[in-house]
Amino acid sequence: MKTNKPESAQTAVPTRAEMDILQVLWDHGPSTVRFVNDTLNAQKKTVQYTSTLKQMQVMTERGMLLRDESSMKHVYTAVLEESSTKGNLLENFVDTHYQGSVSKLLQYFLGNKKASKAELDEIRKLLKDDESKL
Amino acid sequence: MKTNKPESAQTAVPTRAEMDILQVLWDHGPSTVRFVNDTLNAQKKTVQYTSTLKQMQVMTERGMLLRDESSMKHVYTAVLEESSTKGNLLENFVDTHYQGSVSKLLQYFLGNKKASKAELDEIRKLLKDDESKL
DNA sequence: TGCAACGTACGATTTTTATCGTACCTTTGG
DNA sequence: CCAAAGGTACGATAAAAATCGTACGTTGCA
Repeated sequence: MKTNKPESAQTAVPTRAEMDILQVLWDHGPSTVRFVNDTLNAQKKTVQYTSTLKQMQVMTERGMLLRDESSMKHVYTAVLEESSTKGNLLENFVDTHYQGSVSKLLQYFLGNKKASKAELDEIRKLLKDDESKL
Repeated sequence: MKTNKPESAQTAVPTRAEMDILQVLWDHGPSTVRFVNDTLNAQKKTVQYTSTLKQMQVMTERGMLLRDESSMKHVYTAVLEESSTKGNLLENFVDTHYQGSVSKLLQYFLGNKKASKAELDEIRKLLKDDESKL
């Protein structure tokens, strides 16, 4: 038998397709399937309506989305916040590939020399602000 | 028919299982399947010998690994460097989830308040060193 | 009123990734 | 010599993720 750990939506790492959908909901707030699907296609993420529908239905089953069924056009809402989800996503990514160290990740970024000056300045600013928060 | 885009190993993003194998090769240099499999299992990444073998064979077909067949115990070598692979991985990740901006990624990291002081110091040091490189 | 447009439900299927069993070859030690 | 240990080859299968077709209900408007 499969133990089938429930893995609360809180810690689950969304798949790629799920992230695409969540992003639309985060960007635009509670939306219908039609709106999400149109938005994805406008982003060149070509997909049929029923595919998006199915994804969102499954995500709802898993507790990742909430559905308002009061109207025929169901309205979906992301249960998880963008910040925490992306925080978890990052944590998972860093753990898996950079020994859990964001500074190591940054090393690869800096080493890749694709860092624009503007980006570096932005990073410095972030750290300065963070420092002053203490 | 499937157009089957070749997608050179240079830009392909390795899957999770592939990364596990590559990491062993990067950490220990050219290795046999036996060694890689033992190492994975020592890391609690439980997997059968033939599974690892199969993965490495497929990776070789795809040009991701090189195989020295001069001995019966084939010796595999990673074609891609760790730095460029992880650079690509990062770029892909950042593009997908953080609008291509590492500083945005860092925002989520800092916002998540899980950043240890040591880690922050390390990041500052990295930036300082990078600056002095100009 | 009736039909086209638009909704949901949901099983089936495809695609991708990962795992494994079995057949068979090579090496080695007694 | 030959059996056991340990290799590779490779098809089959499982598992996960993503996609889609079809059936059918609802709405609006000509």
